[in-house]
Amino acid sequence: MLTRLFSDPSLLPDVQKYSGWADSEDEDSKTKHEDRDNQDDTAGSELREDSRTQSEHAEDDDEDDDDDDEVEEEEEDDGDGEDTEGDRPKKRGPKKRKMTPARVERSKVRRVKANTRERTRMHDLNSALDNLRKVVPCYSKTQKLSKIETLRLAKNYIWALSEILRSGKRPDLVAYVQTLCKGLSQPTTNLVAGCLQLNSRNFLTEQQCQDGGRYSSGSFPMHSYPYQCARLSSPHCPPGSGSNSHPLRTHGYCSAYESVYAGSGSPEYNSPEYEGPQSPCANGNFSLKHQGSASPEHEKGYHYSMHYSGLPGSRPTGPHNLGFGSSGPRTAIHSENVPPYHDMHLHHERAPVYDELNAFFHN
DNA sequence: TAGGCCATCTGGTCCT
DNA sequence: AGGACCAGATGGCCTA
Repeated sequence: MLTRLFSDPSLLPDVQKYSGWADSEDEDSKTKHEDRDNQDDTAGSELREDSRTQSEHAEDDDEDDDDDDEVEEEEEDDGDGEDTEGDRPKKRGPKKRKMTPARVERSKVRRVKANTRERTRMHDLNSALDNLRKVVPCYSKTQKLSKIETLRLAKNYIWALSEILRSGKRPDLVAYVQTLCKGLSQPTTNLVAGCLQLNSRNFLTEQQCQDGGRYSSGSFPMHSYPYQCARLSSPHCPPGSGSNSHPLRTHGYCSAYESVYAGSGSPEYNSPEYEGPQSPCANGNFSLKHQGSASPEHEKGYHYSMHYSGLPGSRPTGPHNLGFGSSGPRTAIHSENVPPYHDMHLHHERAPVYDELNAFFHN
């Protein structure tokens, strides 16, 4: 197969072009993609050519006029032509022409070209997605966000930033993190939490749920999240625990955060073993456009839940740390659920909006 | 082994 | 007419 590929000058440039299509990809991925490209340019398309449908063959017939002289048309169904109206209606549309070897060859070339274009298109799309991965609040080389998670996180991030700009207030840490993680899977939530130096273990515990503590008065309209906390139906977070007056409570935010976070700078957060009051739990999708939506995507995201702590991290503040630690308490990181720190990229070089955000949190 | 994620092929449709 | 875009199908890889 490879020999055919490299002997085919029309295919070779594509393979070379895409051997390094994504700069951000590691070598393993590159070779993987190379292999796939090589394979699909040869074996894949070759094999699948055999299963091409009749309609495509018919389509091929329409374009080639130079072969008309050799095979004008074939009346495969009613070749005799005189009694077709008796049994079945006469077929309309372009008459089918027999596939000559030349047509087959041209068809293959056209299909290969189309496949190449499609591959290019998808590579461009992936490239853009990689760029997006680099500008959302967390980025890990070893634990790359999936496409769908990247889009979800980006959407949440945009909305969070919009809320900050709209309100002009320093957002509540927990609300911010919750906003970022709306509808994200647990692994992604952990990744984001790790990137934001949060403690996923502390985000929600029985103690907190049972205490039914107070909510922080975050800047984000968390009441707009229509989905229930997954824990509400669990013994850890019984419905109706604590106050019901807060919109978060009404919609499934079932634990206290304010009790410890409101007193920003509480020393107890300095302990790595801190297991104190926790932050709200939330579940479901980000609601900006989701309300009333019944799309499969939303329903799929609906099953995700978010269980992690909105406790400020103790690492040096990067753009994604947002400086929470400066005004709030700090905590150590439990690392079992988060990727190694060195794998994560905090985007120091990123957009000025980060400076703005930092300014918010450092006020 | 099932499920998630991904890359690719493929045919249809729309646009330029 | 050719290319872009899209969605379905397929198969590979990885992980819990």
